Amino acid sequence: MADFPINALRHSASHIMAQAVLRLFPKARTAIGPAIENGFYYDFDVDKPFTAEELEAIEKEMKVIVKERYKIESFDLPRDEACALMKDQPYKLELIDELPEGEPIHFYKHGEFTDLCAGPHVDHTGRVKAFKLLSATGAYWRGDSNRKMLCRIYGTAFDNKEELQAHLEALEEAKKRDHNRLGRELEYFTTVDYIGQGLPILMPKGARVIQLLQRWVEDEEQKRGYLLTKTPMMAKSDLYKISGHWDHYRDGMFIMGDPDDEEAEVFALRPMTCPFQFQVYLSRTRSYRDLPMRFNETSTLFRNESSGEMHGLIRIRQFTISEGHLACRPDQLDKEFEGCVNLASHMLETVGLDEDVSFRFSKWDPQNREKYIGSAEQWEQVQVRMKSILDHMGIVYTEADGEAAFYGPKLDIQIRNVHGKEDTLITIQIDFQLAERFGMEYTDSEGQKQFPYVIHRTSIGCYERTLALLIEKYAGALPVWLAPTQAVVLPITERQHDYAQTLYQRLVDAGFRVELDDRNEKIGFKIREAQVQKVPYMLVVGDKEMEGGQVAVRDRREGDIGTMTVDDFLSRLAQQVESKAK
RNA sequence: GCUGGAGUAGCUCAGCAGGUAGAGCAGCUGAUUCGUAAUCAGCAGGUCAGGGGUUCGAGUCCCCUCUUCAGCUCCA
Repeated sequence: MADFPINALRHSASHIMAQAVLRLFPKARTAIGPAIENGFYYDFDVDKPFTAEELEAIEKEMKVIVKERYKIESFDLPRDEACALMKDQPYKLELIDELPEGEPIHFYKHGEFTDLCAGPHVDHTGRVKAFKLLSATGAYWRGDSNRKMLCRIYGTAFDNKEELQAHLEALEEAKKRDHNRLGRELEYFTTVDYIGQGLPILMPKGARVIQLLQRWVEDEEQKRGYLLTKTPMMAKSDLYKISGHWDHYRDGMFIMGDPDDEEAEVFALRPMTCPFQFQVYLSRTRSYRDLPMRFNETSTLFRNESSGEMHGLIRIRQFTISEGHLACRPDQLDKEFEGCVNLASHMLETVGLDEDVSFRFSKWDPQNREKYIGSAEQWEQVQVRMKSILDHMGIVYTEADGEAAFYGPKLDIQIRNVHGKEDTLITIQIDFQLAERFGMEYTDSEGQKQFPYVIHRTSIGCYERTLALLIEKYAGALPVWLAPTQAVVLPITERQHDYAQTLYQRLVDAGFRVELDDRNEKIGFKIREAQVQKVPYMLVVGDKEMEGGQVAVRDRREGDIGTMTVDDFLSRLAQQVESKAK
């Protein structure tokens, strides 16, 4: 039996799905249907979106087509014949129209179904044995929100039933790690409908973890020469007019006051810290000797994301980031940029997310000039500079056009959530324009005024998002140094309650986050609850332990690890916290 | 913002031919004092997301709003 790449199999599955849809819905118009990571989809233009029952019917029809074992054949046509063949398929005609002149146009055919397609495919429909349709959703034609919304069906296909089954089970497992579910269950955060979308309530556990992260990040930044600032959360529109936000980011801001009333004072909540933190630089004249200057701030920002975008703690309207801005001379740019990357890497390694990220070099889009400030020459120049820094550091990255900030290119550190959706966790940006806009200058060694480069960067990114990803990474069981509760004291009977209380107090006095469960429940019941709550250590105390001044220590992951003196346990805990062990 | 699901007790869910709401877990009270994943009994808990409408009567049908989930678009 011939071997086919999994993409060919999935692509063929998508064609078989289109064939089944056309059998059941002859009026449907087909758009595009590629293989994607872990599966495939096909977009259709139909009168009504597919229901769950219709999806089942389509899947059933697909099985019929698989059984019929149609040969999958390719052929080429000249443009006029291709158009004639696809005359009832307007989306295909649009695609044909965009293909380069003079080259043959490829088609694939099986049974009564023919599709415009570059391939590759498997040799016959009987190969597609293990597949499943997953969902039906809306998707814009050509990904353009101004164009028609089509109906997209997602599915997946594998070489065999076992792999398919394993994949479907993995999807179920992933759902259990979802921070949006676990984070609420474990009481890290909640939301309230009359507060509004994207405005989560961080509960004691969530707030504690974020506090721990913030203290650590601020201390680490201090060690690396950063100067902490605290700047206002809102400003008059005048500030944003200087920065360019008023023209380039107004839709994303929460504005207070009527912008159309010339007399009224108009304020806006800050969507970024840059124009505020720049004022520190601007407060006096600066010399080349002052540079580099590194400012950091634990900064709460407000962005008016559109209503469909919010997701748990990952995409919200008010959030707090480890924001920072560095002003430096051109000759310092490489070193400062590297310093930012190294700091971010250190943060990721320490929390254990370093294996899960990828780097993206986000560039401007020369075709979309109104999104950006500055000239094409400036953009090209700074992008070349940034690329050389990245290459020199040996960073492996992908390039993305049109993902730059409006003032400069970015190195984005991307991470995927448990559902595979990618978001930016950390960003390091080179800005060659805002200094000039704000009149940030320094006097160089020749006595000339110069504008510094500004690096905008985060070190661990947005705390809420980081918390979400940590919950997913560790399935709620955070490392000891970050765990909101590090140990729970479990007396077996009432006889040990006084001892348990003393033990609890000793741990609290030593600076640890401890709980005492002195309910008169069975020890097995109490251990189970602590397991569910993902507490790293359970300290069981019965008569034996009380008499010996000891604790029986149970590790959440490893089970019983022995009876030890309280001092031994304290030093064990201290060592783990100190080393930030995972 | 768009398309489609969903919203019943703190949580997971049942109730759907329209006839005034039910289970398990959690909570509380009492009993139990127990050695590693669920001790027993009792009690309490809901303007069925909010508002409007149809009806003698609405959790159930219709409309609007809010929230939430998946996907698309967006993410400076």
